[in-house]
Amino acid sequence: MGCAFEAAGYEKDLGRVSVSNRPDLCEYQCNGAMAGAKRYKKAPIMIAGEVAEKLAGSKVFKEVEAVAPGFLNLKLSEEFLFEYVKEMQKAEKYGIELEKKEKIIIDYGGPNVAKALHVGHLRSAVIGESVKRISRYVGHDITGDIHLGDWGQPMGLVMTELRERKPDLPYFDESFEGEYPDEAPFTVADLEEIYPAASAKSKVDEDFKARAMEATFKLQSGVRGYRALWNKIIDVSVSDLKRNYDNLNVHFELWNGESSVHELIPGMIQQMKDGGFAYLSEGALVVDVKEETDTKEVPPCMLLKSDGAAKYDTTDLATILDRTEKYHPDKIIYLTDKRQELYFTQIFRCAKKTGIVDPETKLIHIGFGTMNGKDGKPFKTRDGGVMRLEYLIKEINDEMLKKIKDNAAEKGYDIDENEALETAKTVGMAAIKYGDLSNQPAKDYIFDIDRFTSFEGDTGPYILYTIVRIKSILNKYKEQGGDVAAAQLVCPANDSEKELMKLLAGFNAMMLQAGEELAPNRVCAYIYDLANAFNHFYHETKILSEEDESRKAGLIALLDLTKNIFETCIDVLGFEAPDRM
RNA sequence: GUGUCCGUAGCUCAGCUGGAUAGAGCAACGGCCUUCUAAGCCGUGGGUCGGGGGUUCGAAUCCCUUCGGGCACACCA
Repeated sequence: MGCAFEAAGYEKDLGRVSVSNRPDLCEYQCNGAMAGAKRYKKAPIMIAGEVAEKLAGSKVFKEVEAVAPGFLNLKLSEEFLFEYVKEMQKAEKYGIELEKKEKIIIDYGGPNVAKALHVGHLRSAVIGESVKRISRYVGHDITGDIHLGDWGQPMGLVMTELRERKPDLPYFDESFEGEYPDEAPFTVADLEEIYPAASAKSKVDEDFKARAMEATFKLQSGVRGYRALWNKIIDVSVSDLKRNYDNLNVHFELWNGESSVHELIPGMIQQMKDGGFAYLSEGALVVDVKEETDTKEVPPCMLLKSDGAAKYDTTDLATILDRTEKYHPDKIIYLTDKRQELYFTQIFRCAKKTGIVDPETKLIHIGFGTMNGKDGKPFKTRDGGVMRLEYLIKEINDEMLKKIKDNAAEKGYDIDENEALETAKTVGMAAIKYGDLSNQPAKDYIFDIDRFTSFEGDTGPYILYTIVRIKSILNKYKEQGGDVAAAQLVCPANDSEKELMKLLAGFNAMMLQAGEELAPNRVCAYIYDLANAFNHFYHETKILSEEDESRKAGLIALLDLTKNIFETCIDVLGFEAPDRM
């Protein structure tokens, strides 16, 4: 369409095409003639007519019609569509072409050591992992970093509480010179109980709080016993975090944390002082990040508190410095709650202003909304506490298992207990992730277990069910001696087949857009459309009983491509489909 | 107070770089299983796109205003 506009003497960008919102009139529509009317001061219908004329005899379109006031109504040639999809199927990664490959660091997850993962950590992990996989799929070089919270006051609190409980541990004996024991003197469960207890105590007990601050200082300044104990905390906590994230099918390339950049802080601060950026304000060392065009107050970025201690601004900036020195990325993407938006504005401005990041590096904050309960308020357990992620997942899986068993009983299937458990986990994961990712990241959403685990409507289980149906047919075809890999596509013979092919043909454009917009919800919307188109086609078309062998093979090839595109999509969303359900 | 995001069917949400008759799902009602998974498909009903004003040939979409709600606003992360 762009070329047709160009050939008619107009700018190419006017040739943008969208799926028609009047399917009774056409398949695709182009409104460029109307947009061009203002630019060229010409009646839109004239422009549309000229463009339509250039498209006469086109191999791409079966029908091109210019309609008042200036719509271009398009119908695609089945032959062209078929050839296009055939090429796509043959090409590596369906022939996706990225304009410019970028080096990207994505910072997501962000758990604190010594604290249990709770529902608040879910979105960062799920959205971050998907954004990473989408970017990687379209061809970017992207690295995920978990950015652990492992260096601040919480560490001092935990160690102080430990000392209180087990004062005889060698870690607290400053004269101790031997080897510290291999075994950690606590379990994850202990840590998870110790931190909240210590935190509560520090709020009422001034003396305890002072000792905790001192412990933090000793850790940060490298006192041997405290470092050794801290390492134990990290070990125990990180292996538990790995297990939890593995269960979520979330995997980080880098397990760095605040502590990883500790040594860069003094130099960075010196650099900011030397550059004349940092100054003392009310006792704290700050960098101004106001800009003249601001319509609101933007407070300065705080490097050191008035007591001289570093805070999270400091470690985040040092992390930017570290990533710049090591990778010189084109982009750094952060995934956190949207409440931190102003904070990241400050950090990004400070990094740019002080030159610790390359000027051309894009710093992007994706702020996501809150996960709310059915009452529209932040998700809580029944007694009002913060829900652990493990329990939430278990609740979903139990619900899934029940449904799978009920269904098997109803249909009279035999189902193995282990297979049922595995399937429940697979489907449960899809329920959680699809439920989250199908919303726009920035919006709050309601986490409704009943809705997400439903097999009906716009849900993860419905998508999986559709894939399972396809797999089932392909398996039967193989059992009957058919060769799926050898099957050749054929030209679509009816509307439902054509509809399915059109959607498959739109896969690359959708994926590139999702990559551009960092929007997993685009992928969800696409597979939902694809599932609807497939189920409609499935209902109308007998496949295994088709007598014309070449047409049967053609349908099988179409199913195989549909399945592969589905699987590519759910893989970038971070879940997978079982063989049966 | 300042800033920011949101308000679309009973419920949960799409659509927002302006385009034709505002779309899905759930819930309700009615059809379709001797045939590849009916966890499916097909259909019916359901709307002052929060209100008002403006720009435009054309506004759910852009601008202004107003009401209602969420969130943020330097020594916590």
